[in-house]
Amino acid sequence: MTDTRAYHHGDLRRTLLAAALEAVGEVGPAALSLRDLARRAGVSHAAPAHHFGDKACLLTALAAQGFDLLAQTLTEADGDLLEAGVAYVDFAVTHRAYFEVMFRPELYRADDAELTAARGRAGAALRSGVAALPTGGAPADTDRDSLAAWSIAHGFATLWLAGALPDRVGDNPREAARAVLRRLST
Amino acid sequence: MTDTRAYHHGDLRRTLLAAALEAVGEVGPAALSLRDLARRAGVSHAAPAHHFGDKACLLTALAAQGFDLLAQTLTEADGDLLEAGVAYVDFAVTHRAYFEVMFRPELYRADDAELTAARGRAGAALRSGVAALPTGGAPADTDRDSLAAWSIAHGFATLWLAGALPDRVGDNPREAARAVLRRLST
DNA sequence: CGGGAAAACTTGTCAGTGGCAAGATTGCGC
DNA sequence: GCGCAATCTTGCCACTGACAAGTTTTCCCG
Repeated sequence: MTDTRAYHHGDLRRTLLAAALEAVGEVGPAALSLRDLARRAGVSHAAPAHHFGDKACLLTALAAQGFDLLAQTLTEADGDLLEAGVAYVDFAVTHRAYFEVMFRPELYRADDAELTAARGRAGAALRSGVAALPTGGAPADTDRDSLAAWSIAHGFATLWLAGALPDRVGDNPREAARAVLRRLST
Repeated sequence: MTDTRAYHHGDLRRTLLAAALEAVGEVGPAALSLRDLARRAGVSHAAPAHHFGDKACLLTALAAQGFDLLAQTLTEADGDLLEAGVAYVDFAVTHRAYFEVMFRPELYRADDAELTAARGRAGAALRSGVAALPTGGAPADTDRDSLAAWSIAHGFATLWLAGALPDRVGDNPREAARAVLRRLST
């Protein structure tokens, strides 16, 4: 289809991002090599720099994509905080490459406009889930509650990805996360 | 004192670890350069390899030190789960370099004997803090509770370090952590 | 239709890095 | 004091990111 044009690949930017996602999944975001991406895409070693200028800028684009995907995921679980938390953990596990880039701001340009916008959307989705929570009569403290919910979901996801959790937790992230997250809503 | 011996530095291993801790604090664990460590220590570029064989092995030693330090910190707050959580977050912030290495197992040898031992000690300290918690009549589920406590403290610490938390959280990690962690013991 | 400018990509190069091999130096035990 | 092992150095290779300059293609404007 679009493979015999040596020049003007046509979709190189997208191709490189896909290759980057794959490579991050294999070797982690820090060990990502632009030259490896170029090889995967079948272009010269300097082609990535033309589209992204920089390794950090490429990871910025990847992180922005990730935050958008996360925002979408969280929005779908809207209204049910527990399910939103489970969805957060599930996102981290199934989209590990995205997740690992997103929370490693030293690797990208955290002040990029598109990125901050996408991150804002994800944050809003999270907060709206918490605000919708029934307070059971007690005065709501959405700020604190959303921080707590975010922290426990993020912590569990991070520990899961790091392989730091003991074996007894099992191998089903959604189930394990649900049990732990329920602890917040006792 | 110990600077004019060109050969047989005498304490090079320790010196390199200290330099590594400093360098990780400056550029992060992934961007650590063995050659930079060698320059900081005033030795040749291959000297680190002799003591650690490998970059990963050097980071393994650093991580093991970190887990030991964390175990010690948690033990001191024994009996008070909330304070243990605060201490966990405080450890992450004040010993950021250690913390960042410890939970990036792809950078070191996670199966190293000394490391797993140190990690075990830290985990035991955490669990003992949870087990000592008064249950208020309800049946205790130490497994789940310690996972939840660890998750929320770890998540808050990680988000804090990533600079992902909103500005309104303030700049006092202990105070902010205490407010969030209290949410678990309502 | 055609010509020039811009976009897309390549080639070449440079400094920096990790890891290995081989050599130099030192201290320690016998 | 002598050999030997531990410690450290020098030299090298493949790889990487970034930059500069050149080449090819597309596209737009006349």
